Amino acid sequence: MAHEERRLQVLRAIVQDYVSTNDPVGSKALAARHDLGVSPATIRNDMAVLEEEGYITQPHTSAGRVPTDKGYRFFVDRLSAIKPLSVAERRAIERFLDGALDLDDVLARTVRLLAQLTRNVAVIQYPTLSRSAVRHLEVVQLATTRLLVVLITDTGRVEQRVVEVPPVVDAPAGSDPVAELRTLLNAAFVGAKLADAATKVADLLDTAPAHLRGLVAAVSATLVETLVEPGEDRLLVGGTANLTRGGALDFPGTLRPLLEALEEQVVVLRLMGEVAPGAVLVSIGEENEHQSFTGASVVSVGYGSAGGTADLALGGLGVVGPTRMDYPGTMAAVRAVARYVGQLLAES
Amino acid sequence: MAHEERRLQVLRAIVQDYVSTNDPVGSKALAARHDLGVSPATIRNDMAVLEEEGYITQPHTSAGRVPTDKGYRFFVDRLSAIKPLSVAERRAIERFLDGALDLDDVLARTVRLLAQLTRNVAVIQYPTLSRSAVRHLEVVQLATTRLLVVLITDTGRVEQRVVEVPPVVDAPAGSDPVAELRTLLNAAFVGAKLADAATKVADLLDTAPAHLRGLVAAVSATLVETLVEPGEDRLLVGGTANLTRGGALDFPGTLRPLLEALEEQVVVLRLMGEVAPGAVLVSIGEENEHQSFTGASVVSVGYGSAGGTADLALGGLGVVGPTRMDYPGTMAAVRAVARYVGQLLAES
DNA sequence: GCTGGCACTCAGCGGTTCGGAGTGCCAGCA
DNA sequence: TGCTGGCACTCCGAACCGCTGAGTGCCAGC
Repeated sequence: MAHEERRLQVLRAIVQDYVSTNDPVGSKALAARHDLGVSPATIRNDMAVLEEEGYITQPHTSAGRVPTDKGYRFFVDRLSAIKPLSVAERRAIERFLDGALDLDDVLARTVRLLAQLTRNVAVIQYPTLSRSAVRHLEVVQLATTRLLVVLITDTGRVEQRVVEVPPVVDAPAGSDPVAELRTLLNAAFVGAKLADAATKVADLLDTAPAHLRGLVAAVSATLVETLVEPGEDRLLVGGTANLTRGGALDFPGTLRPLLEALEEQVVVLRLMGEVAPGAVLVSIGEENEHQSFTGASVVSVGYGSAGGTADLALGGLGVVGPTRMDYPGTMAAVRAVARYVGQLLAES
Repeated sequence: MAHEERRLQVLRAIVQDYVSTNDPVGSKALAARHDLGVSPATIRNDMAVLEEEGYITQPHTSAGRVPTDKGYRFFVDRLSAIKPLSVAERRAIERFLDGALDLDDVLARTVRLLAQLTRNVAVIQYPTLSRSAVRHLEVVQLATTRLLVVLITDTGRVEQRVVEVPPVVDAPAGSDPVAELRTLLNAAFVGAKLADAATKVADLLDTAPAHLRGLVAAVSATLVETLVEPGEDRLLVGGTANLTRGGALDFPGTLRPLLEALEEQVVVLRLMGEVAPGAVLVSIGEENEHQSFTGASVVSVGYGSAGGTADLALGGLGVVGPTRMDYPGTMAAVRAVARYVGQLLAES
């Protein structure tokens, strides 16, 4: 139906204008800026219908219209295409990320880059441990009953944990329990996915020499507990200063809860858990179940497919900003950066 | 002189009242809340002198007085004593920090604790590498010309770097260059302060077998470059949400530059470089040479004396807040937490 | 040298006015 | 049937006004 069609054009125009001007948009301004081929009066009728249906709303009588969360949702799903990045932006991505050797370095640069590109808060999750494989395990003795275990994954992530261990008894003379433990652990775990680690522990306990059982048990327990649990995932946050753009206009309450939530990480991590590579996920305003993110939108995507399985990401990255956000541009930036990061990590 | 004495009492009272109420304080209110034994009129005369001397100022005619940076400075230096923490606070510190095994864990908890105690932004520096000693070096091969070097210090800090190395030539058959390199590096560096590392490299290069020279050179270069330089120090920041306390009242410009600076880290790190254990350092408003910290104060102190030398800290920690800050309380909290962290690190 | 009294200043607050942007509705036209 | 111009209406926001109250500086007297 032709009417239907035009109404959606009107909705799209409203979203675009409101995002770029931050002022409620009226029928006259719309007619002037967009070639809709009809008069303001007609647009007003369409607006009345859109408001009826809940896509837009008026801050007060005799003001222009503002998109609702539902309006943004429709815009993102049906009215916009992810717009390709400019050449300059593509080049910026390469320039920014090339030359990073270290995983830490890659992630830190990524988060800065993304914050800069989108002028919002950027977040990136460390590659999930549970989907990584062990590359090496190192054991260093700190004290007689205290070991430092360092885990290095195939993604280049390095994690350390201190483990309290029982004292070694019955060690054969001249043996070096720590060195033996190291050999044992590496033999058992190197190359294995961390998700499978728990199942290997039982085997290992059976086959380990008696005098090492205590050590193996303590270390394995810590590894399984603290490294495989999703709660142990870490997040890097950058560009929080961008929250203050536009004064108190965006984020009507205050940005305090948002800052707290970003520091707490857990809310964002939960979101990141659902994310797949290639499929950009947008979560708008009230759709975020957590209160502190009401009023904010999150655009996220997975990066790096874990060994070719297309539906599992190594981790997620994304952008947090006001609902009044340039969705097509942000989605493009997020997707492009994720793709590039995925490549980088695949190389190393 | 008795007048002099009373004027300072007035200044102290002004600072205390202003900090607790956030309103410019007038002569009448002062006379009412503090037992100064003189009438408001007399206080007014004292205030006029204090204003003349630059310790206080009026936001506008016919408003109360507000301390200037100079006023706060005098207050901190001469009019206040660090006030002892309450029992509850002491207990909170212990409860919060006990049970942390890991260095990362200790620092993360500390920063949260300090932010909570002072209701401001807390920062803590990782133990400076240059003053730490090497506990262990681990080398893992990532690719034929790419090694991952993991450094573990006596403070429990773990740092990793990827090193591009030249291909090994002339290796004796059956030898394992990486293992040999590991042995060599550990023999040379373990127990040595990182600050002395540079001097050891030359020796090592001379004595190393010919086929390992290339590896040793590349790895040593990276170690010296990236680990000893002060720029490589890292900072943990927490409680940024506290910046929004008091709305836009504190931080008159906006808090954007402050957030940026905290993320950038370098400004804060420079401050932390000057810090000694035990001696709480307060930097007030305009005293901070960096623009973004004008309007903010930093209270910092060193933690952990590096092996008994009283004037060198392992690192610094501190609090960033508005100039309108409870200095005695903050100084007490900062000092107490630093002391506790120092103890914790000394144990491990 | 302190004090009470007094005239003065000025931010903040509530009330009022006014212009402009935007709306909804309606009658007329294709 | 659907679009359009016209019109009356609403209401926010800026500007203006006067008032009040807190606070000051100054001065004469104790």
